[in-house]
Amino acid sequence: MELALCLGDNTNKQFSFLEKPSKINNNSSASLTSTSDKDLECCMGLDGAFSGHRSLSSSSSPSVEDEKKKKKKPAPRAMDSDEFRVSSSVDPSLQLQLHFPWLPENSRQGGRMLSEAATVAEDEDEEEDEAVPSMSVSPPNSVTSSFRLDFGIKSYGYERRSNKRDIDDEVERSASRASNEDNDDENGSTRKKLRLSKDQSAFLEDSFKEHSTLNPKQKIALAKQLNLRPRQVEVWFQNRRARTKLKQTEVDCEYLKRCCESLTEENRRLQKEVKELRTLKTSSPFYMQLPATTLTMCPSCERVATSASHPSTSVAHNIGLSTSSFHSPLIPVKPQPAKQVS
DNA sequence: TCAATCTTAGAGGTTACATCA
DNA sequence: CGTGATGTAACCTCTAAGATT
Repeated sequence: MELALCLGDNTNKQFSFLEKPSKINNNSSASLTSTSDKDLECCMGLDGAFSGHRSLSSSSSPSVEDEKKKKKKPAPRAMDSDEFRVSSSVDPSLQLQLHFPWLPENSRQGGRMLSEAATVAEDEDEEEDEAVPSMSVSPPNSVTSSFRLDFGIKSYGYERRSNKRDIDDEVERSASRASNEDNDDENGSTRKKLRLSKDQSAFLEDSFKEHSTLNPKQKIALAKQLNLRPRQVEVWFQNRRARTKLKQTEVDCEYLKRCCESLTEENRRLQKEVKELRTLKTSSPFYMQLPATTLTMCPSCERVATSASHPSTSVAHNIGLSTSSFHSPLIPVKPQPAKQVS
């Protein structure tokens, strides 16, 4: 069961790209509206209509998701030779158009670098695997050469593997071997943590604003642009989505807390009022026969209220009082005109 | 047509490492 | 300089969805 939150106050949404569905299945959603705080509104969907995270991500990048749905391409076999040919048919209009602030102007070419990089990746489909090591910034005397020998993924003829991730892992290990210049990782068991540069982070951030998920093309293009491995880009996006969700959850939580406090306060007030009304009812039974026109002041807040504008009216109704029976005759009430309700 | 199986992507959680106060 | 807190890259496991057999 998923708990979906639809906050009435959208103005302080931190992540505009995380648009949540505005509608929740009416069958099983409850809407709580605080009468004391009109702009405070929570909607809680308790079914799968809004299926949580996936909806979050999909709504954040509809084009990508839609594209996925539209394409319905055959599931790529692990390193199937057709993989990149298939994905190369991606609509160019869907490619990222981003700026590369830290790169020289002549290499930006009007913010279309990533698109073009994707095109490059497309053109170099056959080199995709090799692109990973080739983007390594290892010095010439590094182990890149042996890495290339290791890097026989292409040459093992797209042999079917049980899992693409096996291949990715192998790529990563190989690339890691290639980029490890300090030779402190002979056995490959310790993970090497590489801090991304500010520029790299900034660019990934920009990309994330465009699309919170990446298709393989975009991933490869990004990796090429940033001299990172595709796996690194993928991990970064995964972590970034997780951070976004965490932040949004915190915001939602805070909001719900306020919502809860407000409702609790109102509940307390209404209960008090019910108690007073009950007392009133038992202590002064004869006031029930008074004409309605004389009963315009609420005993609890001492404000004149119309039957529709004050919550007490509904409470009075619920406990069996007519809406015109707020007052005992002991309470002096001036006849109309009634005071203006604020 | 339907069920079993395979493959993939993403979420959620965790670990390990880097940085900073 | 040692230490705890924090941020985050990298990893692992599980699941849903689509494709294939």
